[in-house]
Amino acid sequence: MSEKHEAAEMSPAAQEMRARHELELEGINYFVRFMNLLGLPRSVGEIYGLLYFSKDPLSMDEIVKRLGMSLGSASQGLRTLRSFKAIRTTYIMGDRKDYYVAETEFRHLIATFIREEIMPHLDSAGQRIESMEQHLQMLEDKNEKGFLQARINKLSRLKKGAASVLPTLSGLLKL
Amino acid sequence: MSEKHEAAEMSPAAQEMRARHELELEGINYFVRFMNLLGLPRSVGEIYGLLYFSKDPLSMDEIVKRLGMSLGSASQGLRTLRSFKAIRTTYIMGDRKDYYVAETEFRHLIATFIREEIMPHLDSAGQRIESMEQHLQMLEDKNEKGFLQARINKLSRLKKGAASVLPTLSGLLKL
DNA sequence: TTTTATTTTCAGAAAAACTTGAAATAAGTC
DNA sequence: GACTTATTTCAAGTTTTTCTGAAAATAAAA
Repeated sequence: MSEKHEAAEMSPAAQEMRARHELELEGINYFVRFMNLLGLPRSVGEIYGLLYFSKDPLSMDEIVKRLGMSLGSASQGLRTLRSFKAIRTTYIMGDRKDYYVAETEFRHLIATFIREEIMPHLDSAGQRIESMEQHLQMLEDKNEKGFLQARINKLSRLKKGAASVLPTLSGLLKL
Repeated sequence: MSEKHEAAEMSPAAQEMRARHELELEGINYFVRFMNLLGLPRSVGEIYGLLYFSKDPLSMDEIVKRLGMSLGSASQGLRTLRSFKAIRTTYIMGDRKDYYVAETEFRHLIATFIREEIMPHLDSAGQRIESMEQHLQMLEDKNEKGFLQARINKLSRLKKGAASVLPTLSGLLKL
């Protein structure tokens, strides 16, 4: 069994390089999991993690090289991150590549996520509730109708509650 | 083009039956989407939706029949819903089947989801942050170190903020 | 104990999500 | 305009998730 990973056998410089690498891996891993919680693919988490811990703006081909990912994934992942305003583009004079930096204010990121991803669901939920109430009017049996009306009302309250709490949420997270 | 779906050509009884069916479909669809938002499979949403709009407790084989789903999916889906306390079992005398009813207090459901699904992620996030700080100590360059420390601190604040806001959330939703 | 009814498990099938890479498009230079 | 470089698109391939159904396990009744 090779011992080359034992710290004691490495030069200080090698140890430092190794620590830097481990730190980057942990950091990327952190965001892979975070984005996963939001239902976003691994590649998106990797890109954001890399940018979050990078002092300098990175171009797409640097991202591809450092993460060993395809151009297609990188392009698609950067598009997703832009749409959430999780990254920004910086222009570097005399270079025609686009360079990206992470937007580190999570509040914005979360607010955008709620606005663009959750709210549309709540809107269509509202429509579906209305449609249910329409159908409900067709029913004759008072007993059945009352039961279903109560359940639909409960759904409607859930929807209204979510619609009022969620926008508050990003405000609460004053980080 | 067939006109048999035009309301004007149906008897009142047929119209009512149709309305009941449409209502059930909309209701199930509602929960399929809701559960999907929580990252749960379609079958789980279907089962919960069916139970939510059913006045009577349903057995597994009724669920299988009415949703046209396999026994395996139903068994697995019911297990998932039980683990979230989204459904309860009722005993019916002289019948050895288990019967299920929906737990309609969403507050419980959401509280359980946060406790069982989100909090463990926050715990492992905390561990990962500690590990990053360990690695950080190995770095020499003050400038680099400062930059990374600031980023890690920001992550740490996000994690702490989430850990305090999330449990509050289910309380806010007094539905 | 044996039989019968019910539920769970799990290997394989099917479906969905994600990634790849090459071709098409767009943008910048000469 | 022609050439070069950067980015996007998308069909095909890969991986992951979900579903199926029959067999195994469990539980109740006879």
